[in-house]
Amino acid sequence: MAEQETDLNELMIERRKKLDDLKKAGIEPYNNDFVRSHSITEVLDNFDKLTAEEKKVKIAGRVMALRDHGKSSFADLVDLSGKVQLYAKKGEVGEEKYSLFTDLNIGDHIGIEGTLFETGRGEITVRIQEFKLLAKSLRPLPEKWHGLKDVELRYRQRYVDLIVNPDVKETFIARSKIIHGIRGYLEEKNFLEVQTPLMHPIAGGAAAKPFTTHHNALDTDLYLRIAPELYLKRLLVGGFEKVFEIGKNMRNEGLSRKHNPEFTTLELYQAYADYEDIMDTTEELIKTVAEDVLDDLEITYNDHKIDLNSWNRMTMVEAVNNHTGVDFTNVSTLEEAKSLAEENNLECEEKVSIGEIINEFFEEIVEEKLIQPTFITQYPVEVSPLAKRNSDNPAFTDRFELFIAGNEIANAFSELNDPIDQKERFEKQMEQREAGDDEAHRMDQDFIRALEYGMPPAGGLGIGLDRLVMLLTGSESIKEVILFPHLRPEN
RNA sequence: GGGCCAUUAGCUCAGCUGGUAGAGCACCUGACUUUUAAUCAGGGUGUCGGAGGUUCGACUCCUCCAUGGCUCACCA
Repeated sequence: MAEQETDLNELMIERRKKLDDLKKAGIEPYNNDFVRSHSITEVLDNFDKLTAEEKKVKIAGRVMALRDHGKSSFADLVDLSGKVQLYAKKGEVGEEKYSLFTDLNIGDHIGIEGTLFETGRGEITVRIQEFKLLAKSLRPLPEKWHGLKDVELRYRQRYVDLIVNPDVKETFIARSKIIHGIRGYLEEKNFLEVQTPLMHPIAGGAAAKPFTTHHNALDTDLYLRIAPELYLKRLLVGGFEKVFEIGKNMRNEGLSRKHNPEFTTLELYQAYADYEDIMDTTEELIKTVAEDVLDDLEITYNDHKIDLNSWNRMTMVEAVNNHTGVDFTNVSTLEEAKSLAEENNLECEEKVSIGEIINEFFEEIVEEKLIQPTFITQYPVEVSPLAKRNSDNPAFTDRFELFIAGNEIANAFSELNDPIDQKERFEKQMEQREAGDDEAHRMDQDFIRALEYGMPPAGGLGIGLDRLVMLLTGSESIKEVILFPHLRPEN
């Protein structure tokens, strides 16, 4: 207590004094032996039955309001399930217990035993017979009807945010339901859930800067994973035909409304499937989950009405043509592509391929306009180092990304399983790395070795779960869907 | 990292062209035996984000710094 003295304000001193007084009076402020008979919502829902049997209920929760009327007193008690009003009468509980009750502070946890009645205004209320402090609260809670608004405090002290802002709790319950729904859907389809390493000797499976760490006993540097992809594909080589993993990826990059350094993804791989099968799966998966969580396939996000009943599919070249009028179908030289970029004010001087320029057009101009669910297919091979080439046009890959509300939700492709082509693609990436692109993919010899044993043709999918949760909960910042988002350390 | 904005009581916020800090909630004291944003009477609990500067005088003007938000760049 002494070391905390400096940041104690008047309100906290007051509460510590109360705590000391309780202890002096021999009252335990942190009781541990209270057993509930009902949750608060169970009490409210079974009012008729419980009163008919004149049954005592034992409930526990946090005191969120106190209304002292002299010789009687009301309080609001809140648990996870809901809120109920308490009523204590001096003549019924006795002077000593009554004054303990009125001495409670907002924020205290108590357990109470009592019977139910209905007040004159029709509110179901528990008449207290016995009560016990379960945890004395030593800090004042934020204001009761504006809640806690300061976003920095909300994220740093998420526990307070959760206490006073009910919507926040709803968001994280929805997040849990979404992830639970995904698991249920995939298990139904006989996918095997696996866990692959978080610490990688080579950070692969995505274009990103990794966090570095060090293993002392092995005296070797390791990278926190930027994607589980290459490990999951090794499992296809091993004979698992349908696998998925839900977990964290870490990327050492900037923070934004859409980016947290650690984020959660679903990746799944299915042998003997291709990207079109995966497209069907993606659509069905998201519809299923949305229906679970929202009971509705029409959602509003960022003032956009989004209809999850209708999903568009178009190639990247078509999408660029539709939104910019620039048709790359017959563009065959890099010079031509560069001059088109220049006409459209896109900086493409360092780009070394037509594919990268098409991708630039798409990312810069088209992406944000894709509000309704849209699968963009046929990505240029240069920006898709792990995807299989299209058999009719090898400059493009059998890949899609899903966009909803202008955000990328999913990335998927027919997996490249030709070890020689894969090795060449890694070598191209290595050249880019040497040319200064420190986000280019790294060569992974063991992964090539695995492919050389033979990986069955397969479709793979990655979904950014944080972004999916944002979409389905109407959250405009990724920090709203991550319980403890990354912030600069305090002090 | 660049640009813009914000930072005043535990919380939500006022505070005018520079004159020495306020409200509501919360908290404490008292009244009140069915209230529910309970009410009534009293009590202000503050390094005005930090450090400099200008000024007789700074919450207010200037500079720098810190933290956060939005945004741009990079990325999912």
